[in-house]
Amino acid sequence: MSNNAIARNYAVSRVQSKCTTCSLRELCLPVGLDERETEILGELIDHKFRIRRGEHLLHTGLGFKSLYTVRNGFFKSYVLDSDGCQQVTGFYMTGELLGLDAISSEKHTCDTVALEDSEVCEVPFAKLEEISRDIPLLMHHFHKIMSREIVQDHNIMMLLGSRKAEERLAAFLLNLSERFAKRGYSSTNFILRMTREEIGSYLGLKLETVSRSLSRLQEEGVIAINNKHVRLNDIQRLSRKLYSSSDR
Amino acid sequence: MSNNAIARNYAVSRVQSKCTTCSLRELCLPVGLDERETEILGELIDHKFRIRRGEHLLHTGLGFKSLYTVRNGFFKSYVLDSDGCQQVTGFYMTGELLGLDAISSEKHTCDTVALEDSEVCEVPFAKLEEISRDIPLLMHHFHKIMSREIVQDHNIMMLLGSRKAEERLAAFLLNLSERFAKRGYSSTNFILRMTREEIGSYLGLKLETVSRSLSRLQEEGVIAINNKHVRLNDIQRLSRKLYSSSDR
DNA sequence: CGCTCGGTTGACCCGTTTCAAGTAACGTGG
DNA sequence: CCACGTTACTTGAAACGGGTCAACCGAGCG
Repeated sequence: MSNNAIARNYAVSRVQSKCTTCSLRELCLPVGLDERETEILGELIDHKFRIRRGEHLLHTGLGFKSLYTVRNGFFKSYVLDSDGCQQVTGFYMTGELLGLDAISSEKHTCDTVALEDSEVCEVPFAKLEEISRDIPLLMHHFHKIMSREIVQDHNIMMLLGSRKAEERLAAFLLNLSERFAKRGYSSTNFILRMTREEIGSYLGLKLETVSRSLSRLQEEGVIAINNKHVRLNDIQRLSRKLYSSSDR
Repeated sequence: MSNNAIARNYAVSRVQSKCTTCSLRELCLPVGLDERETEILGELIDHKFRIRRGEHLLHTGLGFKSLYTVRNGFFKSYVLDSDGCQQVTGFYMTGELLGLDAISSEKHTCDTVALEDSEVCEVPFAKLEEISRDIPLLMHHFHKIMSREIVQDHNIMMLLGSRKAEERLAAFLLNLSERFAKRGYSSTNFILRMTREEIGSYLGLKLETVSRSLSRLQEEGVIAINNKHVRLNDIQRLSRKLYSSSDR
């Protein structure tokens, strides 16, 4: 099994590599790879980091070497513009890939901070490109991941550009819901790891507006919200919130 | 020169491939490639399309086969959401790559339409991935292009999320200015290919607000605008517009 | 136990949207 | 080439959504 060209080139170790046993295989980079390919990928992920809540994983301006996959936990990325105004560009959960923005300039363009105690796997980018030459599926999947990021950003642009506060919140909650569901958590009952201010920053709203919109959704009975804990009572009705705006 | 492994594999034709003589080499996909590599890339770009102003190059939902590079002309991409509201997601000019959003789902997620008579080169994506296995520089450059798209989207998100109308316009004009400059056109004197409505859609504003903001910038003497023709009189002052907002 | 930080709610204000009217540019067909 | 209709653009006045400021509450942490 290890007796083939690829295995020789990459000197697959006998110790079980981390990826092969990782429960995230199907969410993360190794999607669709076979055992051997996964093992090769696992070889390259040499470091696993533990990041405590509030600590930074990445800083703007930092030289780019690696991508990071969230092994567990929760992150936010944000950009600080010239006058110190912070804008959250994304929230990242288990299996998602951090640092894609840095490939173009070879410097990170966001700060990334853990919103709860978390672990990440470091993926040295040069090595990733190298082995993806031999594992076309990996290369293709990586392209899909980057493309997905672009699509997601377009969706956010859509929200920011033409949706009212309540619609943005609805979209935000539904997006979280889906992502939790995909990870085997409840799609209707979850904890918001971020503050109202961070939600607002992501959605282009002030924290007071976030608070008010959530309150209104609760009054309407569509959601129940208690501090950080949310329950989606009526996903149907929540979804309908998205379809009711003016043109722009 | 054609007598090597790569050339044999890809049967480089003797006819000069389009990329090698293309003036866009350094803006487009072949950045940094040597003659032979460029020729191989050129081999794969088998079709060149002419798109008339107002015609669509891509439709949402269309199956994904190829990327397209703008050879000359000007495009906009937009998404139509559920209730028919149109949001422009980007403007594309010479040398820029269209269709990256479609890689993830294998369907196009935007409509793309020419804002003036244009030409594009079709880049079959499967072939691009294939040859990028043999041309690591091409693969890497492609990753940079995707990453750049992500960074750009983050910048737009920033604008949409926390900037006032006039600041958005200033950022928009400066961005166009830079891109024109990079293509050898005047950075202070150019034609807006898009309507006020399209600018507004891109920037999350109504066309009237775009018009008013442009008028104000003109009153201040920072720009001169006459219909579609813009002149940036004071880039310094225009840049300073970006640094003066509240937090969010 | 008290302090701090995050969250909620109210009142007021401001910027952008909306609605409307009028003008300028453009493309088409005669 | 001109006349026409259409589309794009500008500008004003009024309405409204979200921002701002401020007070208060509640949870979590040291």
